[in-house]
Amino acid sequence: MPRAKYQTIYQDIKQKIETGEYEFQKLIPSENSLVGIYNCSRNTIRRAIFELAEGGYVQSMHGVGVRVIYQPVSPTAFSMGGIESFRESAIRNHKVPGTKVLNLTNITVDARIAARTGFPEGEEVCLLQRVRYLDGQPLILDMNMFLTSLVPGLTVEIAERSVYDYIENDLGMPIVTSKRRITVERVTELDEKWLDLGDYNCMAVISGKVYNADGVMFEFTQSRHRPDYFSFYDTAVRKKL
Amino acid sequence: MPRAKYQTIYQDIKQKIETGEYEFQKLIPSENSLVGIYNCSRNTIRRAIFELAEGGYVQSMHGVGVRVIYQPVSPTAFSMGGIESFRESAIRNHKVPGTKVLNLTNITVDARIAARTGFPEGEEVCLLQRVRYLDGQPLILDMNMFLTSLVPGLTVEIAERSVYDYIENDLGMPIVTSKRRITVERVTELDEKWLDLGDYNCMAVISGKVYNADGVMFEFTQSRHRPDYFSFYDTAVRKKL
DNA sequence: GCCGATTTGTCCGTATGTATC
DNA sequence: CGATACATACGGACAAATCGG
Repeated sequence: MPRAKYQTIYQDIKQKIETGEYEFQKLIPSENSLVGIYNCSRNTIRRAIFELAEGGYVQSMHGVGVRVIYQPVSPTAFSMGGIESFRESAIRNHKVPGTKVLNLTNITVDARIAARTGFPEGEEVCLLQRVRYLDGQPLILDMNMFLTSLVPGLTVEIAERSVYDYIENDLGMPIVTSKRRITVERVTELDEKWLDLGDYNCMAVISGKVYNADGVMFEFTQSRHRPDYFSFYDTAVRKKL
Repeated sequence: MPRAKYQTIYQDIKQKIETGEYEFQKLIPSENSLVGIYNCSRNTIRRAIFELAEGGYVQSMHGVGVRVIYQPVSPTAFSMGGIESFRESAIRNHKVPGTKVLNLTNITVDARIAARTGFPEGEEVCLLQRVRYLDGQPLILDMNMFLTSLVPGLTVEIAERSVYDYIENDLGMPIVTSKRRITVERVTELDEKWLDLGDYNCMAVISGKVYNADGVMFEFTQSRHRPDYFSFYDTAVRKKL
């Protein structure tokens, strides 16, 4: 439940768009009208509209109005966007998630790992490897490394549920920024061992570094997706320089 | 040259971060100090900081300050992010771009194309197919479809340079929003015919719909990238609900 | 543990500029 | 030209989080 006023307005307008009350390609009420509707200042309205534009819901047009550009996406495949846990994504895509933990051990970062992940050499990290199932099919091979000092007490039970739940709710450490990179890599023996790959010789790979509110990178993650079940959405707004 | 004050401040701070004047993991001056430095209101400073946070340069911490979290990326492969033309990306990645136009014809949208692109059936579109070279190697197969009514007068010469330059500068139509989807697909005969693929049997595919300032989709685009030269960056900030 | 200083987060009201129609 | 609508900017107020004494 958002307590900031602009969040409430954002949610309300977003819902009106998703239910079709504000129609695709039509204009929503002008900022000044919305000021009256929500009984707030224009700055607050603008903040809400700005976030809607970022999410690909609307587009502001100088001197004209704010147009709805949202259309529901066809849920053909599993899709990822924003910072979401596997469980959150699965539920949003109406799939039944499953998880098998392959490995959960503490290791010390050596030079090779440090170069690949960005963790400082000598740090203690917890290595977690999991196979992810959607509707019973093994589709994703997940590798996570957590800084043991910031994420202590990981167990197989937590890893089978949602590590993010544990970090945010139980440890009370807010997750803030995440830098991700999407690449396509050759399949490895591990991929072939655990996933049903058919004759694909490539995997879609999302590598990410996750930072907490202190700006400390506490997680490195790599998700290897079977190509035909991988789909990543992104809405970009061109900056005027 | 940005003319808005917050843009100038954004550029200035960004440059100070990139050159290391504002160090990685350290705090930048407080908002109130920056108000003095740039002789402006706090809202203007906050706007600039907000954009820096979106770009993955800084992270605001309530009650503490604003921390620099930017580290230069290793330019190992061709990378994409935001809305950029091929030329812009190539130059940013210090590669020499090249283009060969395979096809430039006007077609009418039939049912099959309409379903795949989202263009209305019966519309006139201009179909453009190009091979993209980086430092002489054929790596990307591009397919674009432009609404003829909004993007008239395309020629092979323009297609060999930058179509976006033509649209924005010559036609004066600002490009605003772009919705993209990244998938991994099997190689096609066309891929094999025009690109050096080795034994890869998959391609990284970026499909996108581009909207102008009127909220009209005027372009559908599909870029097929050779896997080992594909890399997509994204910085996400987790929203607090 | 409390208090006060500092810093960011939210919100308001107003003024002015610019683009569209 | 005038009316409307979004864009930028200012200045002020208070809340919430953090940190040091």
